Amino acid sequence: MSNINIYTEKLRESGLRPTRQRLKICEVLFSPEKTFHFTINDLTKIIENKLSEKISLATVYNTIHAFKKKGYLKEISINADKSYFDTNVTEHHHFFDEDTNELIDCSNEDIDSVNIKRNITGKKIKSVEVLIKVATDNQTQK
Amino acid sequence: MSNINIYTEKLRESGLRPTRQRLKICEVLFSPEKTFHFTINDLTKIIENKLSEKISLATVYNTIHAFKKKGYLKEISINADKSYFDTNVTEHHHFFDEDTNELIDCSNEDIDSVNIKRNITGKKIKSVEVLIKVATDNQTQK
DNA sequence: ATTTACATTAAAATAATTCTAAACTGTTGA
DNA sequence: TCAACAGTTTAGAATTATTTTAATGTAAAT
Repeated sequence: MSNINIYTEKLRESGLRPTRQRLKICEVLFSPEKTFHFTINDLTKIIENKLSEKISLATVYNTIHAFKKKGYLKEISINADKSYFDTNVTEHHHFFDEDTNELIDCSNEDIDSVNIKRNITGKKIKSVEVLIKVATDNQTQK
Repeated sequence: MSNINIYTEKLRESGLRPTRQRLKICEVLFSPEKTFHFTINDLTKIIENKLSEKISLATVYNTIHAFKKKGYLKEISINADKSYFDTNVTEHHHFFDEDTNELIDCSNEDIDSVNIKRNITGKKIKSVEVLIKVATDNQTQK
């Protein structure tokens, strides 16, 4: 895992100490080829299963929030009960499958850019995100 | 408050018993001219202040969820920490002011309809909602 | 009026997240 | 190299939001 050097560098650049725990979490989050979505719960389980080492829950929370603040992760709110994080930090839209609770990224080609004809005085648009909820035909809307 | 008869009727129609507590909550939520957004916390405070009667917190939760299930309220997720409910149950978009944590409804004229060029096999689109986060210019994005 | 099923309630339970304070560890610079 | 500092980790306690429980109350059906 020569990635460790890269992560060490990245963390240092952003003023975060490259600790053992943070490097492990980087491995889990940023080594996979594809970006993905996870909950803190998911992540904790992945860590418990894949790593020999145990990381305390408080540290997982701290780290995830530190990474979010630095812009390495994005938080996505779909429903009240679950908070998802996304390793894809570019501005993009989502499908949410209500049957499976699965979150699916939209590529830019999937949706035409949204045309907003109103603006809020004194405010600047920081982000525009579309959430498309889908379900099997017979399903009732949540 | 002749509205009470209307609420009584509506509740009965939807298979909900028109109890004293539910009617009070209806008054608070559905009498105002304009639709509005609230958190459970907000609502509890409004009830405590405006009503002579105290309604237990569990009942407020029960009632709000019952109303949501019946389609009289909509839940809106903006960020993990706060869960908002909306008395406007039509499909519509929102501005979210990151400075004030205020949620602002978009009318249909404010945004052109979103053009989705992809679909998920076997799934039907249940809703399409846009969330536009705004803040004062110098503000960093959340 | 009685019964029955649904509602309300306070209090306890649960779940998610944050705080605390002590122990630990990168990093800096002597 | 090593001491010292500041930032980090940790277990467990605390907090907050929400749900459950079980007893009591009440609307509606008989």
